[in-house]
Amino acid sequence: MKDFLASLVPETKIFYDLKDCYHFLNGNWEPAGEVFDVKLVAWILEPTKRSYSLEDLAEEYLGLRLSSLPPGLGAAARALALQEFYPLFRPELKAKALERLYFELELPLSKVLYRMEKTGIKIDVPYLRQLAEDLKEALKGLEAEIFLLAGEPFNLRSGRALSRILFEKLGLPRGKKTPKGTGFSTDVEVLSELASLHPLPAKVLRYRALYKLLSTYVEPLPRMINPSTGRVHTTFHQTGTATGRLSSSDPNLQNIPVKGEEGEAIRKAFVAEEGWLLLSADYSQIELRLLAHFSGDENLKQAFQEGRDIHTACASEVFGVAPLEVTPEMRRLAKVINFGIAYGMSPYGLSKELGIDLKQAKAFIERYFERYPGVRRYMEKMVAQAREQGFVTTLLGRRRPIPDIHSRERAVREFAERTAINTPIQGSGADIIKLAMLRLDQALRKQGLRSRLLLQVHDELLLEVPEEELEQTAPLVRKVMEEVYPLEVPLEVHLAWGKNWAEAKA
DNA sequence: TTCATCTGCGCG
DNA sequence: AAAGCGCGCAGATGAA
Ligand SMILES: Nc1ccn([C@H]2C[C@H](O)[C@@H](COP(=O)(O)OP(=O)(O)OP(=O)(O)O)O2)c(=O)n1
Ligand SMILES: [Mg+2]
Ligand SMILES: [Mg+2]
Repeated sequence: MKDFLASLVPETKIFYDLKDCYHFLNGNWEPAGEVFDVKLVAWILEPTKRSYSLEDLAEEYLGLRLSSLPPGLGAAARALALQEFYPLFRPELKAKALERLYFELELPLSKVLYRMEKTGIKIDVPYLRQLAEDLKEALKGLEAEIFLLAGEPFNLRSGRALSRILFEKLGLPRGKKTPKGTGFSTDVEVLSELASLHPLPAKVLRYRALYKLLSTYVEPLPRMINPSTGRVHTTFHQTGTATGRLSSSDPNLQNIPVKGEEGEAIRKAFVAEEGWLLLSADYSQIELRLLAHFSGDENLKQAFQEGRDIHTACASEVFGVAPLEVTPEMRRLAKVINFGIAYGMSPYGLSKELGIDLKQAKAFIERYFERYPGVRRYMEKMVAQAREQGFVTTLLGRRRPIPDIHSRERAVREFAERTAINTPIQGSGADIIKLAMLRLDQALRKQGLRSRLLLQVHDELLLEVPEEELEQTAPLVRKVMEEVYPLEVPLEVHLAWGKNWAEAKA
């Protein structure tokens, strides 16, 4: 602490979590001069830490135990400690060439995220209450059927209790162990296998799916409404991931169901204000385009220059139907295959995913790499880069350390290799949409529009738009997102709108 | 009650 | 032995 005064740079304001500060001060305040957000910078410098709490950062970087100070000194000590990070972090930002990422992207983005959180999104509560009743009704019926098939009632949300019924009472074959090896797994993969031997597993799967929707979405969402705004306000975490993506919590609005009728039913509960519309803008095949850009694969590049849809083509091939006959479920599986193979899925994993044998899966993967030879070269290049430099980087220079790339434990090392392959792509996707959010925020303001950003779902932006602004906002959103950072291949955005999030998807 | 860990599963 | 990556949440379980 002795050179505390020397470290105080007059033109620089030092904060810990500026987005939170905006909330405290209600947004009508703007710091002047150079702004240094210790939490945000710590994450940019090293995005793989467990915690970015001031306590943990102070202990690691300053050797200070803030928590063991006498009570009452806490706030003052925190404020003083904060200053100490500047002389440590500021040079490192420059040394790692992360100044522009911080000053021109992440820092201004924090204000945009603040506004999105403050705005919130409207929920149709009576609709959800009805949906809850319907789900409970269906669950009750399923529960009765399950107990009848089991010959006794049991806690069917307990894996252990379910194990006893399936593997001991009914004598069905045990499959794999649970990840920590403490018991036998009853996950969807195992139960699907068992479904051909006994009617019970399928009922349990159906029960689990409906219970998940009820307990995770339909019941909690109305309780999360802020009474003073009548809307749900998520928190976007800007320092929450190792790749550069955002995360969302309390509630998480980045994992709202989308599959099947039930998913659609839940999305109908996210509605626009009267006189407004929800406008969704989702990048088309975003990470495949980034893969084309980074790998330079001629086939992949040409496909995108010709406006083709790789997911649909893959689905058409796998299911042996014409592209026009590809359903949303088929295309969804194709995504898993396309990204799975690109990110290191083994023949074993692919065989499980497609329900084919190992040999066929192996052949499928070989065909994939024959078709897109640049993809394999990209994978090898990222692994080599991680080995040589100890980290990998994204489009805008964001970097993730990959220390385990040198592990002598094969499983650990191979996990690190797949991480090295995935992070530049996933992280660049994050770079692109974050930049688009900034530009869009500016553009909406400049054009004097009331249209506003509500949510970011990794490669999708959800806006709320006054009906009369749709004509102007929709093309603006498309232009900003598609042109935000030109690549070797064009970026395309799928736009959809409606009174609710289900309509704004079609 | 609260907390951590495990399992499972929703989304991108 | 393990065999796409990235998240957050709910319930069960066991301990404080
Ligand atoms: N199983 C999945 C699904 C998605 N993603 C990543 C890669 C996708 O590019 C990105 C965005 O997901 P989308 O569902 O929007 O998929 P795409 O953008 O690829 O396709 P679409 O044209 O349907 O938007 O998330 C992934 O890694 N694994
Ligand atoms: Mg997309
Ligand atoms: Mg998407």
